[in-house]
Amino acid sequence: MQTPRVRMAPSPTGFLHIGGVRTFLFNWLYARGNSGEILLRIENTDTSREVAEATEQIQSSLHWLGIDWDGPVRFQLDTADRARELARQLVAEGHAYEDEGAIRFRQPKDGTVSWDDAVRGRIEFRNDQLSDLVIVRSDGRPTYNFVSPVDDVQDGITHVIRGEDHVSNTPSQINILRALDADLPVYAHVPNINGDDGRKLSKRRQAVALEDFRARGYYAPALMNFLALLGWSYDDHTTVMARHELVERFSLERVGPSPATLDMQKLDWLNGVYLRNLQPEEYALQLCHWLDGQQIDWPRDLVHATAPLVQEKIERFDQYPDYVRFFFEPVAPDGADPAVCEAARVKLAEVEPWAAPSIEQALRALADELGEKPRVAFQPIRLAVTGSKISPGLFESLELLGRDETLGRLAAAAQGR
RNA sequence: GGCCCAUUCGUCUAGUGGCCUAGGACACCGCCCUCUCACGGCGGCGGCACGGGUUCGAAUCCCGUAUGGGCCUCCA
Repeated sequence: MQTPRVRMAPSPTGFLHIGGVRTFLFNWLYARGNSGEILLRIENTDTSREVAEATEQIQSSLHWLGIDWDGPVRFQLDTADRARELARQLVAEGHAYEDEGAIRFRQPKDGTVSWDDAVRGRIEFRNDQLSDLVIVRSDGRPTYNFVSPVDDVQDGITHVIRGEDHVSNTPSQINILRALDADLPVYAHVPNINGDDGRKLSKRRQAVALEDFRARGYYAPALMNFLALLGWSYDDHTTVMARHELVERFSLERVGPSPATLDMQKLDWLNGVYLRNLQPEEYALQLCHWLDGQQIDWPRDLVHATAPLVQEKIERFDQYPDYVRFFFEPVAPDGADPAVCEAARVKLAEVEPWAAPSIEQALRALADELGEKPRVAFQPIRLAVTGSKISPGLFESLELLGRDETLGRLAAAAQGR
């Protein structure tokens, strides 16, 4: 078997769409899992729609997710001359003709064109239903439906793995390739991804750009794992798979034909699984990377210190700031029982050493003395110190906050301030 | 409208004629654990779109209907 070679072919018209990313991921998994090669080819045939920064953005997004490619980035426009030449050849051979300055491909008049799609099985079209499509515009620029198959041949692409919206283009591209006397690649049309409202993903209704997911604090390996499971499965029960496991296990045969819906709750859950499994140092590091990206400049040593307190609590990095804000900024202890706060202040003033175990011991003793359940007695303290009814572990939080700051906040709450 | 495609719990899916009384995961609900939240443990709810065939036997094969989607650009 020849070495598989695939390509990712985004058009530089904006930021990377999550659906496109999933398609690229399948390409990447296929290439990496089969000792193949994968190219990144920017489909910039339509210069009028090109967005200046898109090419850079696409590359950095892909890198962030953990998808790489072989060789330099290619541009479809670079092969325009070659495409024009082939178009002229087709005209000379009668496979194409001029029409108002453009060149149209002449479809076969009868018979059918079909292929065995690697994910959908056999698909067949009647040639008489295919229209003669423009392959070179009147201004001389070749069109996508012509350059794409031509480039695929030129680049030695063996497997064209792309979105199902290309199914209808495929018969024409096959006919063009046949007219050019070229070998056909294997086609694999992967299903679309819908939004969690069951409809087509819409920029208006949900996150669609890969960068949106990054900004929301998803961890790249978790997102990759999640995306891989949209339309593909390994077996009937395996969900959490590391990058190398996905690479080893992926196969086109197990890609399903029906469209999938993005389930953000499941993504959140999976992301939480990944975050909790991280080594503490790595967790803190990733957290800092996210904060960097968000331009939140809280002191990194404090961030590192707070990281272990939230690792089990949050499932996305964007939940971090609100969770630990009290470490970095003053709080407003609304509604904290003054009497309990004062008692706690007195009790904690004597704790030695100032560490979670002894703090816990003191506060449990305090609850006893107050004749309250710990859950009841601790709430005012939590409120006074963290400003919230929900917080990381109380004792660890107090330890990290320090005795002075803790006593100060309790005193303020005790005085109803 | 024409052509092509899809259809298993709310969601992602397992399932390729008998192993299916349809399995797992997320979500949801209940209980347990517990300093809040979360994690974790246990249990529960819930599905083969519909109608015809084929077959001893169908979620699995065929036909039709319905629903959803894609394409029908000198867009990609």
